[in-house]
Amino acid sequence: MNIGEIAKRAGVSRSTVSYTLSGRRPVSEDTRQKIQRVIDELGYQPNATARALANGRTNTIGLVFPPAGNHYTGMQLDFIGSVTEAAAVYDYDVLLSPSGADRDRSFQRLMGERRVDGAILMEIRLRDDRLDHLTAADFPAVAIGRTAHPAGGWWVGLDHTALAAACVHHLADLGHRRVALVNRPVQLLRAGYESAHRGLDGFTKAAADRGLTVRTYCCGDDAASGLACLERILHDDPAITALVTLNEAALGGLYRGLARAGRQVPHDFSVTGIVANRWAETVTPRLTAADVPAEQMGRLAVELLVERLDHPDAPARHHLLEPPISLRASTAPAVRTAADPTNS
Amino acid sequence: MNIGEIAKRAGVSRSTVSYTLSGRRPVSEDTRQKIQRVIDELGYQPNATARALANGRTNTIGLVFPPAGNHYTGMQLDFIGSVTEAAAVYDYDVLLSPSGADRDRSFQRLMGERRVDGAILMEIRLRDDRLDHLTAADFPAVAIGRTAHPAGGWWVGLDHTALAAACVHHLADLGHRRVALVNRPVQLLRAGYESAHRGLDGFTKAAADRGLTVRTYCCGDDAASGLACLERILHDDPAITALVTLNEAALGGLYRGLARAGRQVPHDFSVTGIVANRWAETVTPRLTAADVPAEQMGRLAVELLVERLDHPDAPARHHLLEPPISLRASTAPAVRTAADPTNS
DNA sequence: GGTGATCGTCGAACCGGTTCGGATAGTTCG
DNA sequence: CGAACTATCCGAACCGGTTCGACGATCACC
Repeated sequence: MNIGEIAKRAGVSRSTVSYTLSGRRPVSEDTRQKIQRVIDELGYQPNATARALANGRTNTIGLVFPPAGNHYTGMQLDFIGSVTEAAAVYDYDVLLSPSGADRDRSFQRLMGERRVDGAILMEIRLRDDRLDHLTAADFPAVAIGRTAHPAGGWWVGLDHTALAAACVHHLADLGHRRVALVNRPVQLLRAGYESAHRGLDGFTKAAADRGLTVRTYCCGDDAASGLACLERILHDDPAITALVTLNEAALGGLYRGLARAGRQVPHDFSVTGIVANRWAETVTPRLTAADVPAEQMGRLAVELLVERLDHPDAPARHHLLEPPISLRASTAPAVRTAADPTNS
Repeated sequence: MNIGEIAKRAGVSRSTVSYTLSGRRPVSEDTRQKIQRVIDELGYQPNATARALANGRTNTIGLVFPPAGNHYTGMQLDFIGSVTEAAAVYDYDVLLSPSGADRDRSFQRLMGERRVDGAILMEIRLRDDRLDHLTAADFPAVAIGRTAHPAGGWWVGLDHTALAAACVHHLADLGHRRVALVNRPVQLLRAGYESAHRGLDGFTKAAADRGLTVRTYCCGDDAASGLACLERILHDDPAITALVTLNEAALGGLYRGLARAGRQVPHDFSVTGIVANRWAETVTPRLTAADVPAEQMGRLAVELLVERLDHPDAPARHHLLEPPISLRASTAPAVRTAADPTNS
């Protein structure tokens, strides 16, 4: 049931059917109706693959996310959802990059075999060879995240430096003097993940500015690791009164560790960090945190990509977001305990 | 840079290049090397769209999930991840169905325009017209979930009836006599979502068997609704000592409501339900719950679909999973309070 | 009534692969 | 040395659309 079949039954040529469908050339009202009747009757729908081949565009965008670990974190999945919904608005489908062990394969698959018109990349690293490749090949792509040298690129990023600093200032304003940072897993930090690096930078600098005593930890992306990490924190320095987490997957474990150690949140221990709304709202007490506006970022990334696809010569654009800290219930003024002076 | 270009530079015909790539006909070692050199030199990769058109298969499967509400729940997103990873194993890409307002549009887009070879459907309803359409059209599809009459279909499902019943029995064994059910939102129940219906059935029947006093509630898919729902529960019957939740997104709110009401979990209130591992591990105390093995289900769905695609005449197969309840820390024997006899 | 513009439609080429039948050259055998 | 056979490769058709140039019919106009 192809366009030739429709043409035959309507007694016209294939091109006439095509023009009635696309409207790129005038067709008389009579033949239009005749053709439309046949189409409705047979329930004909043009083959997307053939159309893509002829047009040179697939109307599909690729969403590339190398598997950080074995499982997906909530944040990654939020991006997937928002990108998909935003793409639908512009009549694009979203193809998920198969996240096989070797990232090159899926990458080549999407780009090299021209399965997609453009790509959105997640989990950006400070030095990201994927982006280098794409830039070199002039392949339309937009990054969710930004490299060490983002100038001249297409991206939508979160100012992790400023957000982590804001968390530190928030805690310092509340009187906390000894603060821990719970970062993403050490493999990700080593691999150069931008959120881990910029978050660490912002935390460290702001803490230095405020004269805080800090310790930084890397922590696996799951609740059990969070629990272990918190035990290590309290073991290393029992006088610590607050923490900033960049790791939302560990959040539940951190809370559980605090409860197990007999520390009440926020009464005698404050917790904050950079955590998506959905997760921050779910824990008890609700987390005071800088939101990760995943929905907005996904939407903006799609808008940038569509603009780039529609106007291949458009100058590069980007969005750097710095959402405010949402004050909820997990931070409180530090209580001067006996432990602090004796331990410092 | 197409196959003709390669052929020209290698001094052979297009078909010879094609056969060297596919290996479907013997090619002499000399020409093979000659062609391969040109391919490596130019970094040629065959165009997937053209190949799909010629082959009649796109090597892509569609993942269809109508938007339950405005946002994605964790469970939906877990399925997406697991399906994608499993599909990659079989060399399939995954196309996310654009979840526009009218579900028919995205549906037609994927199936009618033959953008995908097959589909995996999520969020199944007891009477699901999408599945009816697909079955009628003999389109290869596998459902994650099962309809009211699943016989003869391709699906992988969770026995929500048995799981909810198991939760009830677990609570009854612990001595609880007054138990609440927190279900999915009322719109989903009305729409006939199978998990909501079967879970409710299993809960109700098991409670009747054990002679429990129960109340059932529908609850929005977010923490705030969970909080409100819990307040309603305690208001309606302060003597309730346990709840079963089918709604994992509300879990955090339920916990927060209990804390606010001064009920210690599990000491004077037990919580259990059907909740994915990842969420159950994240709350404090960790939730005793029937796991939703999203990873396994996604993998099984892909395996069934691939089998169906490879063997169009294979008899229908399915998997009905009934994972055990993971005993964690959120349930405990009921304490006979004074409230119970007075209020009953 | 002939000329030129306009409208509607057709045929053919093309997108970039795959696949089938046949042609050519080289080999084997009687 | 010719016939039969095999190993290789080529050319053309095809997948299902889109698009360009051209052609015939209709119409306005002088």
